[in-house]
Amino acid sequence: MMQLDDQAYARIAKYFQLLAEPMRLKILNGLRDGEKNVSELVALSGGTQANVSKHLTMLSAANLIQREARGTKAYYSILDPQIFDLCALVCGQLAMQMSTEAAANETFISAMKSQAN
Amino acid sequence: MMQLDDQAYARIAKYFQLLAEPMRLKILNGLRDGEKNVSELVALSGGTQANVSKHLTMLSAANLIQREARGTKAYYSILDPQIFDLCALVCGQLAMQMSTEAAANETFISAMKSQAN
DNA sequence: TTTTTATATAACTATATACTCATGTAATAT
DNA sequence: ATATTACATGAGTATATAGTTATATAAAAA
Repeated sequence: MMQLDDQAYARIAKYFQLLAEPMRLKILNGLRDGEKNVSELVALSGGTQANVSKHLTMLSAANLIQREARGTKAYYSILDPQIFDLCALVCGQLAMQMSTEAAANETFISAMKSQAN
Repeated sequence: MMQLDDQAYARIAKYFQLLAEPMRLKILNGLRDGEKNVSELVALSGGTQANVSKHLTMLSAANLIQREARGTKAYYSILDPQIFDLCALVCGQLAMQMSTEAAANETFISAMKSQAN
């Protein structure tokens, strides 16, 4: 078992914390196919300008995304596409859980049906 | 860009949330090499019994770990080892960030040194 | 049966954080 | 110069969550 000190756990936890928010996930997913400015992300996410801007500042401070000001606009882009691998893993995990649940439900349902006969 | 509905983002976020806590990461890491009972995890993590127990209940409810009662003891074990892939990815990411910072510091330091000449 | 051991949980507190509203700031347009 | 557009940020609020303390529960031991 790998030994990690408390500071390491804290750092890893903080990283996961960034991904533990629906709006931030939405924003990151919005940046998947390339840079977008704040207005575009606001439209895409359905959030308010202030809130989206805050999340962008957070993600930027953590170096998950990059900011580039052009004129009055600010364009953000993904810094390390590996975050999508993380999300893919979680999605796969959840998909598996859901299909397991679905299978359990099917079993349950057919059990109910046979009871009804 | 993959389209996800709000519920999907919420589920993914909740999953990351489970990993966004140092004590839970410690517990999961403690279970890496096989099942352990609560007392062992309490000793290993340095947390209180009540707190460790709560985290175990959470992880168990989310199907990240599995509980098996034996006598008066409760043994927990990892359900899907893929979580460690997630952690490994994050660790890699952070390691890279830190080395980048270290490199930046070196650049900064040598710049300072050359200034001093 | 009573006590002890191992674990779970309820009640409470403190802290973090997501959100909104209002306002600040900086670049462009008029 | 003034107005407008695009974005960032401070203040305040509401909610979620980690932690503690005390207690409940259940199996095993005495």
